Amino acid sequence: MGDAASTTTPRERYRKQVRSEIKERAWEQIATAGTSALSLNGIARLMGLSGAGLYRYFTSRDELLTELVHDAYQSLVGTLRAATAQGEGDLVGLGQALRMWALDDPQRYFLVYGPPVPGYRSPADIAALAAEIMEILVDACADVPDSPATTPEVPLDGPERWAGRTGTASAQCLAISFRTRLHGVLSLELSGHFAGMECDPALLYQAELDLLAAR
Amino acid sequence: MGDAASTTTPRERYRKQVRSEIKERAWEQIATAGTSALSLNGIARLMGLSGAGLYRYFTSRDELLTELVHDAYQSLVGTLRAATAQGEGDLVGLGQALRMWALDDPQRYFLVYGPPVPGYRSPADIAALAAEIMEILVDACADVPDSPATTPEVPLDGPERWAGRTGTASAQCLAISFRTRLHGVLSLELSGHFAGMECDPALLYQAELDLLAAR
DNA sequence: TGTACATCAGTGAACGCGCGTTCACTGATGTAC
DNA sequence: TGTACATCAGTGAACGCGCGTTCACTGATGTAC
Repeated sequence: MGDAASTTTPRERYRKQVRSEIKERAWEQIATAGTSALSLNGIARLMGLSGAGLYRYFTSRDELLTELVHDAYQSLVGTLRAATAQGEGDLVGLGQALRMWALDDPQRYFLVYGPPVPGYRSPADIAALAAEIMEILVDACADVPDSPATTPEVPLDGPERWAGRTGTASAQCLAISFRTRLHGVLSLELSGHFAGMECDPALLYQAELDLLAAR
Repeated sequence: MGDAASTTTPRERYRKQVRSEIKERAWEQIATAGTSALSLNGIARLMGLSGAGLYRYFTSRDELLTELVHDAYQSLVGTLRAATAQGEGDLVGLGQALRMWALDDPQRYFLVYGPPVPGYRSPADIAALAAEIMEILVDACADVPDSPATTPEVPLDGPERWAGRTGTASAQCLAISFRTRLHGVLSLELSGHFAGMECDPALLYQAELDLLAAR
């Protein structure tokens, strides 16, 4: 009825909707009590369902977790792409987008860049998404002129260096420093390790970012 | 019998010994499956005791965890102090000691600098130990001449700046960068996020460290 | 339009498991006279 | 040195809880004729 060329049946639509509500509740659990608190029974309770009912939508807790990790990566890729599309694709713009994304949901950030979830082995396609993020960074780094050594120049070993990826060695080094330096500030901030100090992590983050962009 | 001035009774000695074995097993659990896998029943099983028996030594799981966190901090303080005592108390020496300490037991590192343990509130004396670590770093930073701006200069807010601590603002800034930059490399390394890349985290770590020490 | 059938969302009970914690107890170790 | 008593390490059973997961089922929604 007006929905031209819509091949999705009502049942399919309903399924997608419930699946996404399950994931929403899952993110709430993770945000509240960490990834180890992810529980199918808990989600079911939040949704007013019986625990067994969730197995119509996810075959196991592990499958749900896998999908959450996947979504987290895709969300970050999308965020960085959106920044690029809006002309904010330079290092500073990407750095700010990364910080916003991390503050928006700290546990989601840690799912991507934090300590490994115990007992969880991420599937192969996650590596591709991780590489995609790195590519975006390397591209942005290519536009930064390299001048004084304020950033590490580390010899990349391996035959084709970066597993055959694009970008000069210098751009790759800068991209890696981007990740490690900003992660250093960000993860300590998200973990509350700046609490006692008279140091504003936002300023420190921006300062590190400016140093990277000026190289 | 030869143990002059030993006021510890055999029972006290035995208690200390069992307590420390409990903690050893606890560290094994944490190293194997993360902090959330810490379990009194599990430890008892490893030691061939009944679960209830452990309550002679720790009144709750939380008390055990608190002590582990405390020990982790003290271990790091001790490591940095030992480096200083051996004439390795400059920034490079402290950085290398920190890395060794972290690689020696990654989960112990994350207990100190990682994401907060869900549902756990660290007691007050932990803040003092954290401050002690910072003091050691600031002291080492005082010996570094400040020259070109390869390191962030962030205005420290707060009345007496660093809550009345010693050290110039510049040294404090450098100490913070020490923590964040090295943590960036180290935590990503420990989490396995360098796995896919042709980049040796040890070299990157050393390069960052050299930049900090040369400032 | 109405009837017969297939699909499928969700239920409720059950399984085995491990957890933290309490409690009344046994038996060995240490102390006082 | 020997006996009477107190201390205390460790046991075993039990409590209530929540977890992931399976299974036979009910009842509503969709499809075919």
